[in-house]
Amino acid sequence: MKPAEPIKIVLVDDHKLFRKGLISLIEFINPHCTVLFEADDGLDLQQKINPRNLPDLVLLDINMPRMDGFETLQWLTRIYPSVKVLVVSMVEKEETVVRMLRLGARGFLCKDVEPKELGEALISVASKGFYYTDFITGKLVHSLQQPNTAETTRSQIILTTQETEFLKWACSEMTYVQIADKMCLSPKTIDGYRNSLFEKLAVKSRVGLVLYAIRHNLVTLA
Amino acid sequence: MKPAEPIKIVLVDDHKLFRKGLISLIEFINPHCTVLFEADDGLDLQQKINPRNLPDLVLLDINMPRMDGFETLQWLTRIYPSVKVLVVSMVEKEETVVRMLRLGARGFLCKDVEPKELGEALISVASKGFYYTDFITGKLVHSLQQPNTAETTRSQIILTTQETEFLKWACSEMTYVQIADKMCLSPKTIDGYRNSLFEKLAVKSRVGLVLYAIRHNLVTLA
DNA sequence: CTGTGGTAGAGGAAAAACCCTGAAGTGGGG
DNA sequence: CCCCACTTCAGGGTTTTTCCTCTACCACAG
Repeated sequence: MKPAEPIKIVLVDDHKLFRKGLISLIEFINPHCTVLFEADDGLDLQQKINPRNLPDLVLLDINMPRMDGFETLQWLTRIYPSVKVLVVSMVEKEETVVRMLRLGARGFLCKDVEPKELGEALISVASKGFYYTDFITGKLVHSLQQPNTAETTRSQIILTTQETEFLKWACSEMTYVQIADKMCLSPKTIDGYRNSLFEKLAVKSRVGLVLYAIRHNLVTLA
Repeated sequence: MKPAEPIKIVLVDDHKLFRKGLISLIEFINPHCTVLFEADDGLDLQQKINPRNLPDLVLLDINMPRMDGFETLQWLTRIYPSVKVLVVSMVEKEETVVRMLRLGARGFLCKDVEPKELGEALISVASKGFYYTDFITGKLVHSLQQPNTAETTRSQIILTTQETEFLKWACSEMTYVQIADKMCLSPKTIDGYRNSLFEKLAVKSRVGLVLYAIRHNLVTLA
């Protein structure tokens, strides 16, 4: 690294207190860094980013209102490919990690890592352009070895309009007969949709349907 | 305040990076504070807390594994009533805020407040013993004006250990017979818990149980 | 024109979920 | 000591869910 040029950083996270804390932490563990600005989410970043003073590094959260980490990363790599992105998130699902890496993330940090690791990641991304830990490579290797799980499997799963419609009703206390009534269909047809979903989603019961729908945000829980 | 005695603080949050950031921030905005220790969750706090060197103030998160903010606050107010608790959480649902205040929280901060407000809250709780913003009083007043919603209704609902245990298993694809097996009980006993829960939670089917459990964060969806 | 896939549905059977009533033991509070 | 709440469980019933095979129509691609 060249001590003459500080690492220019931008923070994107919807929790102000976390951002401020992170800034304070970064300045403490690595005074060589300078924070250009902060953003609440992807949209805010798009407005604040200055093409004539681009950051070296963006610390990006995933769960954000309006424009989330996935969209933001896609936009960044398309518009400003030179900007390196280090994902900082509390989720550590394999699927999420792998997806972010595919979209061009230079590293992935969980929100409960040691500050020391954050410092190392900053330096690594700024100098070498990436920061891949065993945690990340582990997830990657595993996802390559098991191309049948979530990521790959789910990309194949395509539900028809009727199936989706039924799935929503299934996440209620209605019986299948009542659902059939609501959808103006024979209970036997509902029977067919259910079996079709059981196979597609690899579940074995109605509870499985409900859990799947909720996990994949196919229904909105009030 | 007495400048001679620093405010002794303990942080309870499952995200290390957030904790470290918060510490760094606190030390910056108020050097008068000293952080005794940090804990990952309520259980960790129980182990680390020292009765001969109690903190003045605990900054407590709500969503935590193992032992969450509600349980932790209950335990703290029962065992160490002198310790003041300031809740720092990202949720800002009225029900949650009101519930924490009822359990004895001295204030409630959302994770996206300004650091300035954090500083004010620290001082206010340490000196006056509380920190109630318009945000909080607003929620309180509203909950008093509408005592018919969740809070009141749910405050009556008390589940036994077994019922809670069963409820968690019910949120899976296991049949009741399999659950009975897991819990080392007769299927008939499970039958009883189910009926008891149906009545307590005002639901009519297993799907209703699942929806209730998820809506009220009684189970953790992976 | 034939195969594939979505839609819609029937009959029948087995399994699971649901709903009663009743009851025995345990442990704490009045 | 009695009542109450929690836990445990049984018998015996109905309803719902689940599973299986099989038919039929329509549209669209090869």
